[in-house]
Amino acid sequence: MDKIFQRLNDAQAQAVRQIDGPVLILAGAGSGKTTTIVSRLAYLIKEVGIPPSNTLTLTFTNKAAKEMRERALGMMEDISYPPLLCTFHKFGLLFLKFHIGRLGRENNFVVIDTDDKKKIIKRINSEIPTPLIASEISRYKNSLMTPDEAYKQAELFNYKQIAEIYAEYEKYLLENNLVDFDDLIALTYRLLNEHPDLAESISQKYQYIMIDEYQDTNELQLKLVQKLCTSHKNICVVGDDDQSIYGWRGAHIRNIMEFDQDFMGAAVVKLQENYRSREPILKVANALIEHNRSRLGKELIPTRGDGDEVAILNSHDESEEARKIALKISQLLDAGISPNSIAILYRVNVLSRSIEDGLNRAGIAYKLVGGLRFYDRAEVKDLISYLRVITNFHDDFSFKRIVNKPKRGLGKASIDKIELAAHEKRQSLYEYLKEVGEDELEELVKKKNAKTLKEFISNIEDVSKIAKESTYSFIDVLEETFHLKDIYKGMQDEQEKVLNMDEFYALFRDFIKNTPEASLDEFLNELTLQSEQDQVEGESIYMMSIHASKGLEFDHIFLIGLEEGFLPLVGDGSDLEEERRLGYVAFTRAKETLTLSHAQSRFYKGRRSDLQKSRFVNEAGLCEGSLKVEKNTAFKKGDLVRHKIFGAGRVIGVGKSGKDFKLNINFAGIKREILASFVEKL
DNA sequence: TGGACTAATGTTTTT
DNA sequence: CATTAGTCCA
Repeated sequence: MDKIFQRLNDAQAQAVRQIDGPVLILAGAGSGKTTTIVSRLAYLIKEVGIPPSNTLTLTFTNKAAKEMRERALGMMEDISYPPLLCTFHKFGLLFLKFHIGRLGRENNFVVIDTDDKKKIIKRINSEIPTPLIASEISRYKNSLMTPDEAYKQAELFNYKQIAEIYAEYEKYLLENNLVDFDDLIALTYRLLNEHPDLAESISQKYQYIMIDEYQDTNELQLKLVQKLCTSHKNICVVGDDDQSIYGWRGAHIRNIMEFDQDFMGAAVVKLQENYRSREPILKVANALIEHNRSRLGKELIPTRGDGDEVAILNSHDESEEARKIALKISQLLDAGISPNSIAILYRVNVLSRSIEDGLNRAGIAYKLVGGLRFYDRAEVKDLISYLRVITNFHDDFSFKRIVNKPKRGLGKASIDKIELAAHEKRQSLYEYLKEVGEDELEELVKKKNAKTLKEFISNIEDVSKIAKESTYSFIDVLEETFHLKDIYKGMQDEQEKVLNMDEFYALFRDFIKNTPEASLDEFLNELTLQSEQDQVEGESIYMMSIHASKGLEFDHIFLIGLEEGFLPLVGDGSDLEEERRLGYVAFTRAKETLTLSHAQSRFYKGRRSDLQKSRFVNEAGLCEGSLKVEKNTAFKKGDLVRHKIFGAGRVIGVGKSGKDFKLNINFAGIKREILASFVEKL
């Protein structure tokens, strides 16, 4: 008991003890959110005696789930089986594996990723831009709209067309037994909604539910959560309205704002004590976020004591900015500070370029976070496509991706012909090619290509047999049979690609070793849900977007591009309050020092434009005057100062006016009262 | 089939 | 500027 509570402050302890009924834990940045969730879980299981299998904890990212799982298990070594702690999507996957039968579908479905989705759409439609359709379909699914309903409510012709594409897309998924990311949630909800007995039993099973990062949930996720709470109201959500930065992709900040209306009688616990940042950083963060109107209202209370003032760098352009930052970082590194305690943040990824130049020139190693993800790399996707074809002969997309990799002289023309023929026979490409006679095939394509195709199919057949017998050695056979590493032969980044392929092979072996009974398609579904591997800890500083920095912390933060147009970023659909929250998230990543940088001009989108310092700098209480006042023992009687209009003068008295100092100044015999922020010291 | 050239177009990103 | 998607010809 003591073990759980000895590390918690009063608010955290209250949040842990409050187990019955709806609870909203408003956890400020750096307030020990994860500790609280994990402690609450340990309390439920070890003290209250709730069986682990009756709890459910949902997160958004695998990384968060993993961290929590590890910490939770660390707090309860002696339990028989672990509590379910996973992402929303993983939960959906598990649920569908058990219950998708009620929708008349087989449970050997395959989860497709965004890339596959786009390819399917592209095949159906050629006029409307694929990304638009993809996001519209996602929107429809998240508002539980069927293609028919989407068609009915569409007013513009374009949207009627999109609804039709949506219908065909759904048909395709059904025919091939595929499921996209949105389906994992939407179908789960549908099942629970259409089958009250299911909702009843699942909510009986999961008596105590916790949701992390609740400010990032969307409308559908709220509905799903409500279904999970059919027979009880033991729902505890944890989040921070001030850190809601995913509105643009459907996160519904109102879910956290109006939690008490969705779940009547909710208890609210605010975690406001901050264990991360020095006082000046929190002061600035608090001042900034206070300018938002729609917020529940909370403040970060410092516990780590005073520290360096927040610094501002003002540069002429981006190259000067880069030089200044490189210099500052060199100084930190020279002082023996560890590189990976330093991060440079920006709102827009392109801003990293100039900084990269500066760092390269200064010989500072850096790591760019959030580039292309491991599983999104072409070479890894190629391997995955091979595996997919091997497990699922119906997967035409993967088939087309690999049929000419390595190059076998099979171009679009030949494949198109085969596709047409296969379609007529209502067969997948693979099935068609397997069953078609060689003579018939030679009528379609060149003799040489026919031979190549037949050989390709028989190779897949062989490898597939081996996959069923011995998963472990199969990956070597795959490489030997198809010479996959040759795909990138002669390319300039061949080495890197081969390295990634080897890493993938290693990952595969690892998976098989850990779960020998797992099948290939289980491996693939797991992969689709997996995001970036944990970054390898290296000896370099980090650079990333503000979005990518959420949830992380660094001793020293450099936030660049604090200019109107960049932060706040303006564009259509931009939301000033969300931009401000982004500023707040960026500020609160810093533990020891925070440096804000703005430039008077930047080269962007092929042109140089003049820029104004971001309003957020002033809102954070960092107008130039206030900086002086802060540091200021500076203004005292007898100091020489200069005023923009009145010119030089001498201070003859110092008084206080609000946050600023009121100076009595003698300008060439004329005495005036001037606020300190309007003069500079000579 | 695939390399080379041209035109358009620019947030933030997880599953 | 830099990336990407689409088009054209050897």
